[in-house]
Amino acid sequence: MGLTVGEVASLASVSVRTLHHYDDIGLLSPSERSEGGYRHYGDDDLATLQQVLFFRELGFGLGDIARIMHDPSFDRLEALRMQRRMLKDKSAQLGHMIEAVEAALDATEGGVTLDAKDMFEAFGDFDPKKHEKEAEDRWGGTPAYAESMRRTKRYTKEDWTQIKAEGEAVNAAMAALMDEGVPSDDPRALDLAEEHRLQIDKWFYPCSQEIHVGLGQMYVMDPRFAQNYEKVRVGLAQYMREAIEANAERAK
Amino acid sequence: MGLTVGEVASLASVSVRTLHHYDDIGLLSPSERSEGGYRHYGDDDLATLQQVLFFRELGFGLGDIARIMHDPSFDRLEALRMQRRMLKDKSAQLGHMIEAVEAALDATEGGVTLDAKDMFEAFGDFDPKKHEKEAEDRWGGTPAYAESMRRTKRYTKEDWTQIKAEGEAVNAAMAALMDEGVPSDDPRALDLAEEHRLQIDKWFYPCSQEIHVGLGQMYVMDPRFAQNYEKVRVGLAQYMREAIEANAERAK
DNA sequence: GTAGACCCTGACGTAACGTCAGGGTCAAGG
DNA sequence: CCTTGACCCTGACGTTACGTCAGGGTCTAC
Repeated sequence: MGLTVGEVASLASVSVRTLHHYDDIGLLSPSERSEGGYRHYGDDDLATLQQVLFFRELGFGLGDIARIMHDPSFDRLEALRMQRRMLKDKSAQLGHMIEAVEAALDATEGGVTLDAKDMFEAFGDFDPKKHEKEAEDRWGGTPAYAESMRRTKRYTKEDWTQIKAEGEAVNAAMAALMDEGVPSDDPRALDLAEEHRLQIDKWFYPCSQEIHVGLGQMYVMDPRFAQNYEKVRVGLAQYMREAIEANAERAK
Repeated sequence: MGLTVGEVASLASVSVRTLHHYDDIGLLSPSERSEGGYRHYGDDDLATLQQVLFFRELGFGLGDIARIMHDPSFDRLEALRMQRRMLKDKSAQLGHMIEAVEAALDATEGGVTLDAKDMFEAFGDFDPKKHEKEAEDRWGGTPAYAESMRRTKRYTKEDWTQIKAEGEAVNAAMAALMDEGVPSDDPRALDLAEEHRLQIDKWFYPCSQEIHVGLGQMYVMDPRFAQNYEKVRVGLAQYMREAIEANAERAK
């Protein structure tokens, strides 16, 4: 089961090449491959594709879309709500543009020349400009965000899968310690915390111990991040935070 | 008088580079240059830019836009009416997309997976696909149209100015003969008609005598083309047609 | 009359695919 | 069981619509 590229392509009115491209850049890699190497898209993949297409319609670059959707704090519901708002805005903007066309029609028919400023009003406040900041506020906005943006821009499909694998490895190891009843200030937990820090440092932005501690606090306080750990093991976010703080203390 | 690139850019919310680009490809060359070489955009240029931006918003490629607007039969009023229709269609499509987002929201909140077909309906019938044909019917649609498309695709700014110059030269010469009272079957008129045919042959598509005669008829019957000649001299369209027919007869 | 803001023309870079080329895969039918 | 036509794969280069310098003139305001 699962649809082939061609089927998905005609379903979503995109080209096969587009799906290949999205796979190449790691934006949408089908969850399955046949033994012959054929891509097979499942329901989840289709849902992801739909998201991508909404963002694309709104003028987001593929790189931005990838960054938003790969973000550990990405939330589908919230994204959909934002997309709804932005699509409505765009609809309103289109309305203005229609008015502008009608004004131009009236003016041309009447032989009048209308004010230059009015002619281009509708082209002004475009979606990306207006909402990019919102997306940033919501999904980024930290001081190190710019650096992270810059680096992740070039990441390939393989990079993303490795990032995911490395992250999950640490999470699993940390959860295992929790299961064993190992306290969060145990050296083994601290080592894992350090590894976690180095991963961020390596993949996203220079992550000092201070920043790492800040991150740890956010893991507990911000439900978007917390969920990412809580879904592995209840209480893991808090455990991580403690391990991170102990590790920072040890490093002094 | 006339605005500089920077002024137009901020007015229309496009980059300076975009205006340079449009100039390079001959899509929008400002009607004036300062002695220092500065571009100066007048009211007509702004109106053209607005047209271009409407077409662009509708998903037309710059090459297509150039071809539409350089067409001798291009009519601003009609273009505006078409744009209005297309913008309204796009608005409706956006409405469907909003519905799709809301459906996705409901499904996600309710934990349901919805039908794959419904998910992508809104992405289907896109403007360019749907209306490209209309534009073709209206502005092209002749048998030789494809060839014309293919060739004009690569034309640069210089090409277009030369095409325009050559065309106007023939028109002016033809009008001069008319003014002198020279009959339309005079050899001089036939020579000009032949030159006219060769110009089309050279720049747009292989133009046989038969096709040329057909064109001549259209110049009289189709007001879009007729206007292009009538504005040079009243009666020129008819005069051209006669000269073209006589020339075709002579060539036999 | 000179500084700072703005403009010019190349020329190379980039994003998001389009478009082959060369070669496997797969389900239906003989 | 094997073939055949429709479909898929991975490179790799092409295209569109600009972005982004670099190196150098222009213009106006103090």
